[in-house]
Amino acid sequence: MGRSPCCEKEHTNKGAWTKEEDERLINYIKLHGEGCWRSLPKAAGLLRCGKSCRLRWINYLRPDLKRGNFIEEEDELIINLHSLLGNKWSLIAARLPGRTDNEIKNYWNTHIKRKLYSRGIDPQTHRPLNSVITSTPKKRSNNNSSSNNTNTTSTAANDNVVFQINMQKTKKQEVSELIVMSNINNENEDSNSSSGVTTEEVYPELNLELSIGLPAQQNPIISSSCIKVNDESSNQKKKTGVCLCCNLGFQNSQACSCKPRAIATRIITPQNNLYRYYSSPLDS
DNA sequence: AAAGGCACCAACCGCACGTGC
DNA sequence: TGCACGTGCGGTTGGTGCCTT
Repeated sequence: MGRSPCCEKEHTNKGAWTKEEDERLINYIKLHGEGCWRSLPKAAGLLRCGKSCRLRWINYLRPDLKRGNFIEEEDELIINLHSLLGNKWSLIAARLPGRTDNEIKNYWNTHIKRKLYSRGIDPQTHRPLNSVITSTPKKRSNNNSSSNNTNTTSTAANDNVVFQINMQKTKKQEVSELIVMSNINNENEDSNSSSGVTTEEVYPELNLELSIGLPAQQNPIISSSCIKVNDESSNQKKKTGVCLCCNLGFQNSQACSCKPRAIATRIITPQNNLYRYYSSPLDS
């Protein structure tokens, strides 16, 4: 049995929103706040489905939205974040205050893609276009035959160890993948002196330039829950798993799985001008 | 001036995830 | 454990305005 539709399609308006509808929605949210989108249209007297109301609010009516053109710094930040996160528009939007995922997605498809092409960079892989053509793909089982993957120039994409983000993965898996990426980088830094192999050599497409637009983290939060995700083997437990989401400034975003409980329960003690973070019982 | 092409962007759609029961 | 529901996300579509011919 399929899911019930989110609304009665026969009795809902579609298409562009009128000024009156906007005002109704704004007034209702001002009075009652966001939430329970399904019941909102009826309560607000709107002939729209809840999803439509949510989208209209988030993408257009929210008061904290920044309108207007993207500036050069935002362009570069989007490009860098996309190289790290792929088409995770909501994650990228979380790093750009006042911008929505939809706005960034549209901007990417209309402006940045072209910009990267003009620079000779493949926007999907962030590698030079000629390397997309010349690189010899390693054979790799392609479990993800999802039609969502619209990348037809897939040679470099298949090679891309880092950003072959399976659309079926859960958010936690994705976050843990990001953390693994982070640790690959850290471990390579540790072992580079002995092996002489750099991260860039092992993962040429790995762009972990984490300095991009990072917020100043005075007390970097080491997420215990992220450590749990990260540490498959017990001997790694002594390693500090730095939550990449927190490092990227996503600690307030949904992507950060360590967000609420970790902050609420963590005990912080200054020691040698450093802070130690203790796992809460919930984390174990 | 009209027609066609193109770019832009708001909105829609389907699916996946998280949560409560 | 499984189901239903609410919500969020990413891909796609369609309307509109501008530009070119």
